[in-house]
Amino acid sequence: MKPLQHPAIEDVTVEGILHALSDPVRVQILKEIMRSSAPKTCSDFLNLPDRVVPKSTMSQHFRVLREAGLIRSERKGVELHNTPRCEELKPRFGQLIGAILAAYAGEYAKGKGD
Amino acid sequence: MKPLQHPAIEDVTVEGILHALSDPVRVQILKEIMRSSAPKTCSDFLNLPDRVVPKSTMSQHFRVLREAGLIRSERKGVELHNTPRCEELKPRFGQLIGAILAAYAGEYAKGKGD
DNA sequence: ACTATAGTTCATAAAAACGGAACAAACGAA
DNA sequence: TTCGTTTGTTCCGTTTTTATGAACTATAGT
Repeated sequence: MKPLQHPAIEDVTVEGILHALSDPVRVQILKEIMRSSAPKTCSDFLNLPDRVVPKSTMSQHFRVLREAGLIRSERKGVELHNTPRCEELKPRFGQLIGAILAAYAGEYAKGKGD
Repeated sequence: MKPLQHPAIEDVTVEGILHALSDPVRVQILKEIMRSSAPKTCSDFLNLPDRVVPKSTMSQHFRVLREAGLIRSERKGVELHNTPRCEELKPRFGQLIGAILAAYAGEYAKGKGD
């Protein structure tokens, strides 16, 4: 099978990160992957609190996050175990990801509910 | 003529900001608008250091920045004077914009030149 | 009114995203 | 091995978004 490939840290771009995180579904995914102690799978997100996402679409969202360098996906049996790469990214991008997630959290707090 | 309209701060979204700043041309525009003491116009950016951008395209880039809430455009005679809204955004979004611009600056420093 | 300049809008083409259907990979059970 | 099941990817047609030249609008100066 095709080995999943992840960009090296030096190939990760701010542009790619911002594009990846300019989609609310991908933000939800990343937040949950960061929050959870156990690795999360693609299928864990097909039924979001506010919408249902087709699995082909979800697969694409994971690909975008992976290619942006935000998550790492490892095959474990029939599923993919996804974990955050935020710690790896921190030396290069500092507070970027934290600031983005904090801003989203603040936005929700101001009026859109949670 | 059509009065340019700008979103109220409470209508600005993180999603919109990230989308606007996931394009390198728009980042260059915002950085220069923030750096400059004098207001900048659309036409100031048609010949960027690394590429030429058609004015219809540039007009769209300004529209995206304006609708994202990142800049304010005021007509002065025949031209538009654009100024940053970052200070207005700060109470709502904190370090978000600063972190994004810092990350871009750091990325350039690492290898792509300036 | 005429000309020049700054931006916008329109029309169309190119690119990207969405999502259903078919496919592929890994596993367990017979 | 061969089924059957589960997970995720790929293919492909549709929809949406973006890019850009051409035409147009707005403002100012002469």
